[in-house]
Amino acid sequence: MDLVSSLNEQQAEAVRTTEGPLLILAGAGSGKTRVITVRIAYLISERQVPPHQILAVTFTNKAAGEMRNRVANLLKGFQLNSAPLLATFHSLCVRILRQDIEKLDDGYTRSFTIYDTDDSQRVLKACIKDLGLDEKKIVPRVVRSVISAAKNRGEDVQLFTSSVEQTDEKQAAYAKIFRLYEERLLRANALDFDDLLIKTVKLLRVSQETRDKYNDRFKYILVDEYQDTNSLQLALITFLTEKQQNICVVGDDAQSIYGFRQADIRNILEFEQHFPSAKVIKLEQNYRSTQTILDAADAVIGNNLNQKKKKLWTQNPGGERILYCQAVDGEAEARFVASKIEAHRSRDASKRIAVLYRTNAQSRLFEEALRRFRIDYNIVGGFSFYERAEVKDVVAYLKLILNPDDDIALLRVINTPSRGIGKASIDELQSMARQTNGSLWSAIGDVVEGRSTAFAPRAKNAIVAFWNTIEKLKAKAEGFAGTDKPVSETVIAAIDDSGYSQMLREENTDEAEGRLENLEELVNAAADYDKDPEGGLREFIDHAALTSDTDKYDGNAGVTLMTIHSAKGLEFPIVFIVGLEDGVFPHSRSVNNPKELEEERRLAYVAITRAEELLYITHSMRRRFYGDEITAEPSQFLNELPLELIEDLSRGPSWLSYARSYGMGSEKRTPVTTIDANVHEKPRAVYTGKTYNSADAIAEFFKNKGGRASRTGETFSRSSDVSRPSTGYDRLRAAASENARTGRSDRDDDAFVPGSHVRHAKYGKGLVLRREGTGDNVKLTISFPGFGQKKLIQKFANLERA
DNA sequence: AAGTAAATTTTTTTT
DNA sequence: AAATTTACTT
Repeated sequence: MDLVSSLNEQQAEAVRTTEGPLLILAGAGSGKTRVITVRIAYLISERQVPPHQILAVTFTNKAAGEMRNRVANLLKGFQLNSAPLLATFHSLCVRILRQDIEKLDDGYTRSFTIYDTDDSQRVLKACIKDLGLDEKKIVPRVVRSVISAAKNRGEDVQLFTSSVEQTDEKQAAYAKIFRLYEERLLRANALDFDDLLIKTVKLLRVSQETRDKYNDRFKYILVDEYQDTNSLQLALITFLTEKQQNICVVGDDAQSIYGFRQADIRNILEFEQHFPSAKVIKLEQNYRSTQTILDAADAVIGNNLNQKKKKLWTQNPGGERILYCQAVDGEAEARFVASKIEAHRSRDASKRIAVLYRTNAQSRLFEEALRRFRIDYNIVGGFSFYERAEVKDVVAYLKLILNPDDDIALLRVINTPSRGIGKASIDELQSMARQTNGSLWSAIGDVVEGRSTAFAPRAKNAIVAFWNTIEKLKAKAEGFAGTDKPVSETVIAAIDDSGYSQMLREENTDEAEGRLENLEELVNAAADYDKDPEGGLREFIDHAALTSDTDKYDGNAGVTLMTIHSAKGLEFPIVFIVGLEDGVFPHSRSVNNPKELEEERRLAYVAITRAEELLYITHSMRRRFYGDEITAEPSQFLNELPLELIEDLSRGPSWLSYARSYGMGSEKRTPVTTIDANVHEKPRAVYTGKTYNSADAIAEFFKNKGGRASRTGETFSRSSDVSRPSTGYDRLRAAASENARTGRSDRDDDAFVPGSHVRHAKYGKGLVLRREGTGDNVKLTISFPGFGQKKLIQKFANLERA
């Protein structure tokens, strides 16, 4: 078998370069996964590397599973006596910690519990309450993200506390909560997601013995999606590869979309500094998409200032134009998408289709429309199976079997199903636990053994009954060990003996019926661990904690709905990118931060490059938001697409027809200078997507206006001849805003108050959103259709009422 | 203590 | 608009 013969020159080189540090810069669709899997197979079959010495790290279980399958396929017919380890960062850490965490000697034991985001947040909520802080001002969710960010920067409590501005009341409170949170986690023998990495890195740092052990175990290490690694992950890799330096990382800086999780794009940009003597191989031939799709992706990403230059090319045909639709509202957008999907499916049902959106909340409308069209779909994300209340409840019983000190698990189920232990009893137990600095379970033990007089007979009986339930469950689980169904029988016992199934049956509703079915699913999932010699109850629970919803993506599904983040690494013949609206995509929380806006743009790049043959983009003019309907403006990313690549399927006039008559029309009369002509070879309309949203930039622009025309000034100074858009789009917009707008226009020409409509020489008509400052310093935030939000100084902006 | 009504919050993105 | 949390009632 010749593994490398099917690869192009660069790919083959990447496979053959097995020794020393190697960075593979792999553009979208350049056969990255193929290179990784062939490389693993090559190491085993050509270089006689024992499989267990190979470690490949990914971010999702799904990616790991996919690689496992492909490697198995490549090595079919080989007799192997071990397997390469294909793991996520988190599952790798759990593996290491389950063996060696006690070497840290910091109180944690090998039977530690994993707390997911929800569990962490519950702990934090309790911490905030117990510290007597105002829950209105200190939001658990925010505290969690602050602490998580600190942890991912590599800061512990001490470091965080000293780095915090002590005079800042909130920051000081966060530090206090952080400290208490860590204490509570330790007492419960629990680690949160971030701790899994932190503890592993710490272990490798302090224990030469452990470091040697894993260096000797893993002689060849591969890391996928390297652009998404953070400093902790870099530290982990650095320690693991200390001896051999056989580290191969694969990534694409243009697809870095996890900055919010502290992913540091510098890891990939500075790989050669971190690993001297590193070799770099670029994969630039795209095998996935049509030229049209690549041109569109390239044009959008070209607006980012921070990027490594690379030129993706393809031998694929040009393909069809990008299909575009502007809908009147979210429902119409979903209807358009569903009807197009229906048409495609009836023509050729083998073509997989994806609907990609920025936020999970957008899925609902598309689900409803697809159901109405009777189209089967698969949805990824949102509410994960393991996040369902009934599943988490039963898993909590299982967690208590292995670690009764897990307070969060205990609180979850102490009165579910209700067994007469109410708020008052729980409060009492918690104060007992606080006094002895023990867990709730130890407090319950005190009650059972009569060391507490705080409870009335009825309450005491209820607590004893709960204690009995858990103790019996523990005994039963031990009894199942050694049988042929240790895990699934234990799960069944947890469901039945806890009274949970009885509770659901008595409810006698369709909803309860569905919950029972979910629990049956849980038993099925557990059964997989019965067969596996390496799988026990512990592994099953870990799996439940570390399995994201992205992992259950069904690669064979005809229609899949998911966020763009979840879609990374996937490809589809037909892709719909929906909700291309200002504030939705790019997200409103990112528009005012240039760094985050660039990340949004990379997200757009990822979305576009998922498409193989056909790409649809849609947006709607109105959208429901927190219950009320608002006017939605076209995304600035639309302006960054080459208009000639787009075909308009909108009913009636649209942003595109508006943009065309405006941009193309003026182009005929005067050649248009593009702002970043070096990036785009083709002449483009004045819609360069360049934003002038800082006060300085605006002032600069208007200064240029009167004098010598600079390149940017030139683009702008021509705008007077297009200041009266008379297209249908304008009328359409006017009609729409008539109904939609909540503000009022002012009778005074000078008062551009929020809600009023204005006209700007360059941007045309817009809606005033915010007004700040007084006198000459009045700044207005205005949303312009097709340009997004702009912050303008009223004095310079030369606005008219519209 | 449990069920219901009222009030409040929620929309980034994920291991 | 929907979901979650809190606050009243029995």
